[in-house]
Amino acid sequence: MHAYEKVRAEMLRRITSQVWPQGMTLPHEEVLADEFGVARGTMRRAMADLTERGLIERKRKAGTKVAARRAHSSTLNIPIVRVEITDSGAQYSYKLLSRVLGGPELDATGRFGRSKLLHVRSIHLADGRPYQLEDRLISLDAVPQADAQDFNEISPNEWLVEKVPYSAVRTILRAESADEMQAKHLKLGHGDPVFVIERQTQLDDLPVTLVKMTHPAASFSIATQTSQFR
Amino acid sequence: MHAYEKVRAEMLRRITSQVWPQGMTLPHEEVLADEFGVARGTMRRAMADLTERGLIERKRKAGTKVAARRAHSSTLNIPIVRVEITDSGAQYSYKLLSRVLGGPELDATGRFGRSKLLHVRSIHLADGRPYQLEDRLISLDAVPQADAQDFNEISPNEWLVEKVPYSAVRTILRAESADEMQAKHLKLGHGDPVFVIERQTQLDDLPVTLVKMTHPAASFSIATQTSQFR
DNA sequence: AAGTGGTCTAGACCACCGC
DNA sequence: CGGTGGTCTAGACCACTTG
Repeated sequence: MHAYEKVRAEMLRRITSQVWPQGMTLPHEEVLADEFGVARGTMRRAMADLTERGLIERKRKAGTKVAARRAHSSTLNIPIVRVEITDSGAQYSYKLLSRVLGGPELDATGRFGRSKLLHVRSIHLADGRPYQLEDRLISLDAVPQADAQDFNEISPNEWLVEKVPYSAVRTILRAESADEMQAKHLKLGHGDPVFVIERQTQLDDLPVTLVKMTHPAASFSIATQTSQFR
Repeated sequence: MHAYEKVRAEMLRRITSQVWPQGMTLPHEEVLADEFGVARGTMRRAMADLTERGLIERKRKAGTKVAARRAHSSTLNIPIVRVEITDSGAQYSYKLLSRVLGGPELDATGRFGRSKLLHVRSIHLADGRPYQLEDRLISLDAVPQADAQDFNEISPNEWLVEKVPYSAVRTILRAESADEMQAKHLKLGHGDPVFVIERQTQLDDLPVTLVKMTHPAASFSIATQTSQFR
């Protein structure tokens, strides 16, 4: 165990055991570095980790305080759907439903400006059962190569993640009841609950793709695990 | 803009523009530090950021490679429900539904061992409309003080987040259709979709609390925004 | 204005792990 | 074994922010 890990662990202990209660101002970096017998740089490394996890808050001149807990945060990981399925041990398959070149009329949200769009709908199956319905708009301004891709063999999800760089991602998670089309392709009853992930990807303010991924609620959930520095 | 930010930005540019394509092995730290005219430590700071975001992968002896994109990851932030509501500009209110001291029969999952449990059900409202149904088990082994708290004025959510330390959190997100009790308290029709967040908190292998938070799907979603280093 | 955290450097040494 | 990334130090200087 490295020095910064020992320091971090001891600081964490003092915080969770409330030896350092919420809101308390900690001694200065240098004082603590001295107490733990490490260099200031090592001390800072430990404190940087704690800052990142939201356990302490640091401000110049004001000092370092034990943070007030106001939220739980964790890392959400959404893998390529093929990987997600094969990792679970199931057989992956994919089917293209439609591929339509379109104009602004598809752009319900207006987020793509005047770009020509490719509208691709497809379905991902696990052991032959519907797993995810993928409904995607691709900006041909941002991704002209998509025009030459028929998406019969490779899904837009996988193709884009591998080929196209992005600089920002916005993700929305929500529950819905299946509309007629969703119900049909996911083999659900009309009105059954579905879990929807919507994601918009940008490359420097240029919208790249907008995707709506719909899962049957009964067989889908997302888990995150946060353990404090193991 | 600091030196490490400039270096990081330039490296990011080379990766997204595929000057450094996926899978490529980068020059050594020292060589790059030299090229960018910074100390090795500064170079490492930039590369550490890129590693953390999953853009490069580093291994001793093997070197540094541009990572293959296999997932989108982002940070999920779940605030205290009161804060969530007031931040949206709505009026927050809270009502305790039931508070039952119980034994193992409540422990459907067996995750709490033989601990005595407190079972608290409550509802959080935004502008008088049902926002979240909170159904919670609290381990009195881990949190004996909960026995003395009646939860009439303060919700278990807020009380626990503020008072009780934890070391690990497991979160599950999913969609469901409302059962009878959920529908009644959330003023939904039977079978309407709901968004469920389930969270279990531990303090060093000792289970602290297990909570199921249920939201009407129509008025709830979770958003995350990841921009690559602004 | 001054105290605090933040950045940067130059260099030594460590430890994992692929060749 | 040796090359790579990883840790640690000691010290200088910077810049934000609040009392």
